[in-house]
Amino acid sequence: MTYTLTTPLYYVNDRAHLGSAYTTLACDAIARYRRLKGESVLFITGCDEHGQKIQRTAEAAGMSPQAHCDAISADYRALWERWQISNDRFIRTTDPRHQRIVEQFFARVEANGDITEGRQQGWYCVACEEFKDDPREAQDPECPIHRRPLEWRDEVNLFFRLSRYQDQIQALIQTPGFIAPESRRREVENFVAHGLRDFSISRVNLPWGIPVPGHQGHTFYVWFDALLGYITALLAAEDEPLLDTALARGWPASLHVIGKDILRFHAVYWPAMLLSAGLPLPAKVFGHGFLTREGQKMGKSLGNVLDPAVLLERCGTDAVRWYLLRDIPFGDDGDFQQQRFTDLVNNDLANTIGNLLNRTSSMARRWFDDGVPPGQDSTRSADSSHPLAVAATAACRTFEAALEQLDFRQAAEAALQLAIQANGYLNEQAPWSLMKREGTRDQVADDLYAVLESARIVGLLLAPLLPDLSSRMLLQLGQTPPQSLAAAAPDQPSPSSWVDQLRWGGLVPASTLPEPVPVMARLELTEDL
RNA sequence: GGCUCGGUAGCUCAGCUGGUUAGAGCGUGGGAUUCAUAACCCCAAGGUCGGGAGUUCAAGUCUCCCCCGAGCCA
Repeated sequence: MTYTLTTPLYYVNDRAHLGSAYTTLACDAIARYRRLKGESVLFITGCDEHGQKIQRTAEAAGMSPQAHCDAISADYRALWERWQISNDRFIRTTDPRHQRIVEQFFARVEANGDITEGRQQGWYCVACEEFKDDPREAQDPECPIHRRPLEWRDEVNLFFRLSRYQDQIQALIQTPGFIAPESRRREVENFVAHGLRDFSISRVNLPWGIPVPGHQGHTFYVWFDALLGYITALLAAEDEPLLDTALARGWPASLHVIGKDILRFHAVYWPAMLLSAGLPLPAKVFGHGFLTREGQKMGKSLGNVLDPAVLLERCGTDAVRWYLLRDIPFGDDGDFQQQRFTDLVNNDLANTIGNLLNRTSSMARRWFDDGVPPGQDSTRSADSSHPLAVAATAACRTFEAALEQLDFRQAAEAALQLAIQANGYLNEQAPWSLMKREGTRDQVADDLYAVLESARIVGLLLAPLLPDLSSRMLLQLGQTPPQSLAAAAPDQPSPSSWVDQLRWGGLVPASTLPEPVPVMARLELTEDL
């Protein structure tokens, strides 16, 4: 059973912003975690490239829509690569294979009697790509979101008979766990309770879209086409673009991670489309919150957008991942504050975790021949009752339970807590004092072994959240990172799985410890990002 | 305008079905220490729990009204 998870397919109207990076990083952590647990994972991201808005943006830039999409989607792809995102697929809705999938899907929906023709008359916002039901006044109505004039449309469109699925959708959103976080469910419930209305799935006179088969002049409405991208993305490189082939690769999705603003599309329209085509439904839709910056909405007009590429370049992947995952409750809105960002990164990663490894490794090397000290058998055994062994076991348990709930904060906190406990233990035992006395060498060996072991486990726990720092820590301990690269062969079970490695006692006494180099540099940001 | 979620120490947040002196981390101040990345460890100050009214022996925790923020629907 494959664990399929998706980011939204990002709209290529503009370049990637921090919000997309946030979503993608979170998904990456989930994907890495599930792979480490030994599950087969299909992590999907990509770009949504059709629609009038794209067409106009491209025109305004003096480009063809295709050239525009090529450029922006290449940006996305490159950005995720630099962020070390471990996605298995990158789908573009302009991929010719996507058209084939959409056609087949549409055929099923149409065969099921869910496509009707209807006249759509009203004010349209191109930025929203939506009809606005009831603009206040007829004179120069504008979109309340975009503050742009609405355009009058009067066209015959194809409609999807959403209304037929009222009961099924209502039941679906009652299913515990389908909409997450729980607090978002009510909003969707109310929307559905007002009665689902059929919605148009085609546009006329819009060349930049996928033609609707058998309906001259119609192209698919962007959302209809975009959502299906999740299915096209399932196709492996060598697969024929057949719907059934794609589905067999990993449908239904286990998780769609999206921003809270597009919950309705994913929790209502999308499941209804799938029901109509007779396909199974995704297990969970998670709507996370938005990021502000220093308390303000980020936007071009305010000139305060935080470019994820710049952020990465200046601060590194570990720092940003840590801040976003550790400090912002996944699901709630969050605020990016530079001071807090550097404080947290320096405190948690450099001072607490990095320095723990550095000081311990340094002592071990000095007094135990550049290697892991020979702790006593009882200290090294997997069922050791050493206080740090107990703490480590508890940390692992909390960590896993938290990630199962997509609670990155709690997971990060669990790893951090172990490092804090190890630092505290070190200060209590004060091996540097013990070493000045006679006959304490065994005690010191035990103490250092236990602290090094704790550091190893912290490093392992961080693997899904901060893959880079994790490997640096493990290398510093003379260990091999659990999976050296994201795309490890899925069918090949690694000799020692992550879960096995998490057991206490993995460090081999007398094995060599490399010369310690700080694994995490402090951030010294002299100017604003 | 309607709906949903949130408003708890300077900052980010915990506070389950109402019940002793409202908690944690960061930041700030002080102490201790030297193995370490001016790091680690310990201690302290800091809150009329957005505002108002009500229910109750008892409310951050329930009810109503208002204010602020975010999202959805208009």
